[in-house]
Amino acid sequence: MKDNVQLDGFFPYKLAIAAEAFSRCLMNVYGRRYGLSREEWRLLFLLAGVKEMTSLELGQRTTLDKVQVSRAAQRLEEKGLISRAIAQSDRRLRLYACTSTGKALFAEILPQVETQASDILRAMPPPDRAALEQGLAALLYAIESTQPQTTDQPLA
Amino acid sequence: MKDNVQLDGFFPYKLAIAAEAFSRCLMNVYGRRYGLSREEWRLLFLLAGVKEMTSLELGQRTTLDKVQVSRAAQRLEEKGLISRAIAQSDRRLRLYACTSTGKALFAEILPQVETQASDILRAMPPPDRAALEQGLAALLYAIESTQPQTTDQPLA
DNA sequence: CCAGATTGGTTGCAAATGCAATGATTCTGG
DNA sequence: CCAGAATCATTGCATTTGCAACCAATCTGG
Repeated sequence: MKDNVQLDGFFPYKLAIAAEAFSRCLMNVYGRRYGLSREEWRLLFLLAGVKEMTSLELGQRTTLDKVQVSRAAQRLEEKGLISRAIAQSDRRLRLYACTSTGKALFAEILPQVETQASDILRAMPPPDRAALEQGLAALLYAIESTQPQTTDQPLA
Repeated sequence: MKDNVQLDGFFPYKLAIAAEAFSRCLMNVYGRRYGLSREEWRLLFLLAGVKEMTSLELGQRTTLDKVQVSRAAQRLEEKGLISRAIAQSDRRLRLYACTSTGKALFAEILPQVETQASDILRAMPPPDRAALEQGLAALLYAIESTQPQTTDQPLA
């Protein structure tokens, strides 16, 4: 019998596990405590720091396809956190902007998320942390250059 | 206004993006071509290399909660890839095992997944790859030691 | 030995998701 | 300038998911 390629040591598995676990920790703050989904949080994150952003750009920068963007934005709008308008330059596109309510909420949540994240990262020896940053950047680049990159399903 | 913590540079974001993109590439082979979900694939992966495994251990090693394990196992059983039995030692537990059909399918899929994965990894400079391995291991350890670890939602 | 607490698995239901189809707007070639 | 192709967003529908309730088996203290 072919030797058991231990799942524990299988790279893709470790990556997925780490990312899921990390994500879950963060979701505990913006999700469990503020009722935002991961997609909503990402959109809010992007929109909070800018006056406005087009739906297309939004999708490209979140690895979310257009349906996900559309629906997450719809929910954020219902909650009064962002506004949605038709872009005058190209009326197929939507122009999203963070409302003051949204910015306020974001300003309230972000520090807590950062705290949670750095609680974990500070538990790592600095060299390991640097290695992770470096390796992650290289991985992102490798995926980008290796994979065909379909029109939807953007990468980053 | 507080400086815009660029999402692109935000560590949790990079981790999530990379993991999602990587996972999607792999899912293209076991998912799109063989109709397995991520959870089914993981269970099959674990079970293929061992005679049998209890539901509890299965859950602990997959970051899947009991509902996910139960449902994924149910689907795998319907497909004839694994068998499910009540554990005689503790009749609350289930004892899963990979059928020969399941092992054959796994043997067919695994090389393809490995190829896809190494296509990406080989595109990385070896030092970066090593850094990623190292950083990832440290991250997993940091999460494990930092986070409370609820009874369900196991980590690894 | 028994009643209540615990642990593990499944199920029901509401919400979320993926995918294909649709509608609206813009672009292209002739 | 116009007809067909292309691009975006949205919607409908079937499937999946998450959460809580539930059932079954085991454990605990008295």
